[in-house]
Amino acid sequence: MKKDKQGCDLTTCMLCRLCLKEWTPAVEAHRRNFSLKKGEMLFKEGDKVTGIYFVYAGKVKVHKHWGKDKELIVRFAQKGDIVGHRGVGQELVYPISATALEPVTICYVDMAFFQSSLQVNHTFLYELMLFYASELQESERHMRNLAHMSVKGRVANALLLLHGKFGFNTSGVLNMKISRNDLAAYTGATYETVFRTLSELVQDRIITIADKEIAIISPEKLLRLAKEDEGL
Amino acid sequence: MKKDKQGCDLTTCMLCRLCLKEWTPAVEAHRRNFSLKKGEMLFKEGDKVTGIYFVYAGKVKVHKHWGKDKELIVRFAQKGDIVGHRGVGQELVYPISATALEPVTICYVDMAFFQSSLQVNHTFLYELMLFYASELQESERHMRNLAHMSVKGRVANALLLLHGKFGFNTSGVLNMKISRNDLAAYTGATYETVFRTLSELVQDRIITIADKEIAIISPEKLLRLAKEDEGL
DNA sequence: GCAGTTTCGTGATATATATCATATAATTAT
DNA sequence: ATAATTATATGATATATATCACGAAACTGC
Repeated sequence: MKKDKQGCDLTTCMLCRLCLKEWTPAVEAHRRNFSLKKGEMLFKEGDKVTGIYFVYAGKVKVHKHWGKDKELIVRFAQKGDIVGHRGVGQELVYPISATALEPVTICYVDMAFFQSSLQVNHTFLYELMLFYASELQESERHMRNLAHMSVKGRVANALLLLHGKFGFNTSGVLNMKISRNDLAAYTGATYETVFRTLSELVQDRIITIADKEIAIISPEKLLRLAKEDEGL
Repeated sequence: MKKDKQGCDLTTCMLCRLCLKEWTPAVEAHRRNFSLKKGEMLFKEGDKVTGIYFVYAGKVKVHKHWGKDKELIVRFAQKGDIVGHRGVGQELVYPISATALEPVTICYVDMAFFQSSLQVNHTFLYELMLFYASELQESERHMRNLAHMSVKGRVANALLLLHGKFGFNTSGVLNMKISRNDLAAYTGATYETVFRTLSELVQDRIITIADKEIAIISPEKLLRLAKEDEGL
């Protein structure tokens, strides 16, 4: 985690976008900018909560540990996304870890300043509340999928999510290079099972994999897979 | 769902507890009270969102459907708890259902009034945001457990949660009569598997079951089961 | 540039859990 | 009260998925 001399543009994250203009100088004075290399951790499950992070560039995974070497990825974050808000509240430690998936730059504000911003700006607080609400919905959908969906359906869902969240180029190549291991951690299955499932999808001409990049040929078929697995 | 003539005491739920005293008459004018019989639904996944519910008496399960006859229970609610807040936001339909587990009385306010209360009362909004944050944490812990824990560990966790949330009498009998089916829906396993797991726990003298009521003899052993299943 | 570590790829095997089947007891509805 | 539904109880069987095992390729640090 290296400190950046160059700061953010004060327009990217939620804190800045919703900021009262009188409050902007305060934000400018309090935000800290950092760079992380691929694989570096922003913070780790169990660390004392010190503040809130916003992704300014690059991609980050938010994950929960399991035993020594297993994990479950609960969310991916990219430019503009807030990270570490799960630490808000009376809890003193982060319930999750956050790790850079590629070179990342971060905006950070300490918790006291974040709290002040919430006190001073009703709209910001309201929007944050809505954001939590939608994350909760998302989390519970994901949870149901883990409980009742087959790995194939979960992989289909995961690919669709990446497709929607990070986008893709004209040939359908996902705008995100995700390792099989991370895909496994996101779907809550083992590496081997996910690998085999991906192979099936390739055989069925639903996706292609070249040079580790995944391309989605038929989002419709993926959607159908996911839907039929919902037993509806 | 039968309308009650007798209203609530205006002190039980979050809306009332955090209410500005000038706002209380408005709450009194807007809240509606209902009674439900066991098994009746407050609302169903996919219903149009109309307002927010508070449990005034009795217990409620909040659940997500799966296929035709499967479900996953995401939360239990009791006196004072808010229900339906998952409908807040731009979404127009509830992402979950809520069903009375026993005779229940409810306080209800329509969404417009709820929103006004949030606008008028910064503290209320802040507390609601914190509540969402803690629910999100809880949801993600539950999610990880579903992904990586054995059924035995999940049952142990579920029993501990019921133990903590609803309490127990001097002989350890849970202050909640939960059906095997609901326990299965909460742990994300089938009825049969949960049944067998409970039998094991009875054999190991960790719990007893008499007259469908579950008593926890050794919360410590349950905790140990849950912990060792975390692979730590 | 080479050693070391991580990711990738694939088969064989084990096992936890779901599914199916069926009987009885207990509620709930008529 | 009696029928009908729903919850309980248990065994037999099937299967999806994890686990183990191993080699190759591809990064990464020094």
